[in-house]
Amino acid sequence: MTTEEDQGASALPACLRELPSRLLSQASAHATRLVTEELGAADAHKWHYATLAALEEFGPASQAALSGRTGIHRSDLVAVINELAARELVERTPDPVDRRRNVITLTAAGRRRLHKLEQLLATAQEELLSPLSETEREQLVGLLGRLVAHHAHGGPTMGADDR
Amino acid sequence: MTTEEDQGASALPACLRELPSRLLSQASAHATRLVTEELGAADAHKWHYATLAALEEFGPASQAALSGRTGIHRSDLVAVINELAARELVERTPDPVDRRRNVITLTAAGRRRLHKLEQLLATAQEELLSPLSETEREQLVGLLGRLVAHHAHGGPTMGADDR
DNA sequence: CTAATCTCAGCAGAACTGAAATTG
DNA sequence: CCAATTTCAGTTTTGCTGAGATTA
Repeated sequence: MTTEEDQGASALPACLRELPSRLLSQASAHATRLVTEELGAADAHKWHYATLAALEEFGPASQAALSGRTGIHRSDLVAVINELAARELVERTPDPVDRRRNVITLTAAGRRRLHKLEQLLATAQEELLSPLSETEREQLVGLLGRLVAHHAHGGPTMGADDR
Repeated sequence: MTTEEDQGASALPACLRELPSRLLSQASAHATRLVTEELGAADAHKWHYATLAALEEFGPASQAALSGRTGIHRSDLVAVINELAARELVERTPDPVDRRRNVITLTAAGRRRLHKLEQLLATAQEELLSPLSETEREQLVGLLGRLVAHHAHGGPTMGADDR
């Protein structure tokens, strides 16, 4: 009675397994899972990292600017800043120059936290790329970078949407 | 000052742009968009293709078997089969051997439809990979294939997490 | 009685929309 | 009056869970 319920990626038809778009999708899913697991173990998620990283690289910024720099939707950023501020990893203060804005500033604890998350992310990347040699990793990153760059700014159809 | 959403990928911090996991994520998002657009123009989506392709490659099957072969959740497959059956691209008949099951069969129209969708998908892959040479495409597919193969054998209860 | 199959109703989370409140 | 910013409430989409009905 037991049907071939044994599962596994190899159960998929060849035409599905070999489609580049599907390979990308699956590889991306694994990457997301690894990153989410690593960060989750430290009670963080990718948006925490993105926000802290943008603050370290560009300095204090309004939420609108952060939204543009991280790709996090203006609406969801509110919750992210709430969480970071609750742990005193960032400070949210009204902008004296334009009082519609908040200025978000990285604290010392936030910078330490960022470095911790960078470490966890590096672990996830290492796990993700573990089957590849150093040369192959560079190849992959190069090829992906070209794909993303090509489609990021006005592809064949139109564009300017990247998310 | 800025328009609401002017973010190109280049607005992102370097640490985010260069992360392999993020590159995968973005490349995958572009791939998904291209595929969805192509198939959407023909009023189809990826599950339709996956189902028709699995039926052509493995022949008639129960919904449970199809679910295993396509990665479509048993619950969502019901709706997919409904849609395909409504257009007479597949036939759903009770299995005379085990009456708990339905046997799903590809019709002649379904096979024609599959070939149409294959064509649209090929177009999407071509757009997706357009910045790469033939050799580079093979490299990319090879590298992605190894990543996916490596991570497909380890997760707990794995299997249906990909698409 | 237990297990597999199909089906449906609803949940969970992630990204987005719309609008109110405030300020420029 | 119009535009930008922050915030919140609610919608949409997507994959999944749980349970009921049927049959083995």
